[in-house]
Amino acid sequence: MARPAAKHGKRSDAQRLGRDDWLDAAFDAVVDGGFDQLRVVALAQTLGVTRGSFYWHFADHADLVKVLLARWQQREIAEDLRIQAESSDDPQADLLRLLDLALARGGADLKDLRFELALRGLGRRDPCVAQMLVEVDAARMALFEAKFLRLTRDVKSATDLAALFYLAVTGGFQALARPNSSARMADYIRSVIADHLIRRQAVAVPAQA
Amino acid sequence: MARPAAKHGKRSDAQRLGRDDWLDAAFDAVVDGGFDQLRVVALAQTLGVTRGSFYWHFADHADLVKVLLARWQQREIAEDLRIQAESSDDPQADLLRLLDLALARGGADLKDLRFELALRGLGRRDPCVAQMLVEVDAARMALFEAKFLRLTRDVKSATDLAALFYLAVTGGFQALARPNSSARMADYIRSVIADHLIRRQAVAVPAQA
DNA sequence: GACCCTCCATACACTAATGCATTGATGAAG
DNA sequence: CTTCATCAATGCATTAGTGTATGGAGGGTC
Repeated sequence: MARPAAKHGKRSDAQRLGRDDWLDAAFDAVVDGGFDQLRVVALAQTLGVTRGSFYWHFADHADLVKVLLARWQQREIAEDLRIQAESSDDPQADLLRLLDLALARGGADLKDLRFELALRGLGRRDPCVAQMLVEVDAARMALFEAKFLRLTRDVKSATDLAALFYLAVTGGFQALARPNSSARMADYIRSVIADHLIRRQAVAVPAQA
Repeated sequence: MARPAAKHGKRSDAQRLGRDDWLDAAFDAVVDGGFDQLRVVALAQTLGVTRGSFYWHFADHADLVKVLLARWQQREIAEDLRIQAESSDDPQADLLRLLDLALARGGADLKDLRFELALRGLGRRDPCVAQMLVEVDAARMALFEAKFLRLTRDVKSATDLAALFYLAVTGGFQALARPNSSARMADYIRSVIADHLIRRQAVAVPAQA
């Protein structure tokens, strides 16, 4: 319903679809429906074209998924690098910002968050996807661990806290990705993690002089 | 492949199928594949019968899902009641036992764990399922909160810790439900949660005299 | 204006899966 | 031995979805 569906090739230049249009539509479809509900026909319908277009841009359904995953991974590592660059000299503030970033994924509609959960669902069956997730998780963990290390000055507890932090955030994804998840819930999860896993550590080992 | 598939009604009495056999098969199918991959034909094949049997026991595919969910919920509240009854006078020990129970769900193959994750995936689309999960979560939270309350003697931090505990456990589900998840990983998650969310609290407020 | 490249429409073949109706086999109850 | 409920086999209609072949419209290029 998105476009007027001008019949038979009367599509104006601005309305011509590119590979990215299909990928964006696929992303949205996965967000509310998961990878198992990703249908070529459905995408074509929402884009207002027939499947003929799809099979021009992609080899087949599997190809679409492959490309979609690759794009996600690329953006993910780019995001990691961006965050790494924005490091301040206050690890506690950095961690709080990281927490906000994680819990606000995809904005108010939580698209990125829901996509990632769908992706993890896929990873439970596809070892290849699982491997990708392991790598992404490792990169994030390294990020967290570095921050906690500057906070606690102790390798063991930094590793543990980073792991616990990640566990809690991942658990928070589950809670927030529900339909009807309130903003209050997000605030509460944020405060709980912040109070017990970040601020408390700063007290235990005061910031360096 | 389970049964010899004696052709054409030659099934002996012990091999006759009941409703529960179908439900068990459906459970397994969901465990490795999710609800979207739950196919009547597939179940019939693994059970060694044709679909004709299925439509005797269930109205249709939706009916199967409905019954499967109901059975899960029943068992879940039963489990909750059982745990509640087994309360000792050492809240710290109780919490550690709860933690072990949660992380060992479904034994070594983690069936219950994977089923629950699949269920949460479904709940992201079906508000009815989501509602059921909210109730289950609330019941578990109440359980945790009661234990933490006896540990910390403070309502606010007991609530927070219970929430954080649950978040971490839920996050642990994600990590453990992966293919190739090692037992070492389970041990590590267990130790991290135990050290930072249970034992630490016991130190902060020593057990009552 | 001839040519090519991109994007899309159309039509068809194929597969998978559901839902249902009919019939058949089995064993237990009487 | 009949009757009846239970469970299973078979076949068919239907729907949904994929993949592919073919061709055509539009615009840019020389």
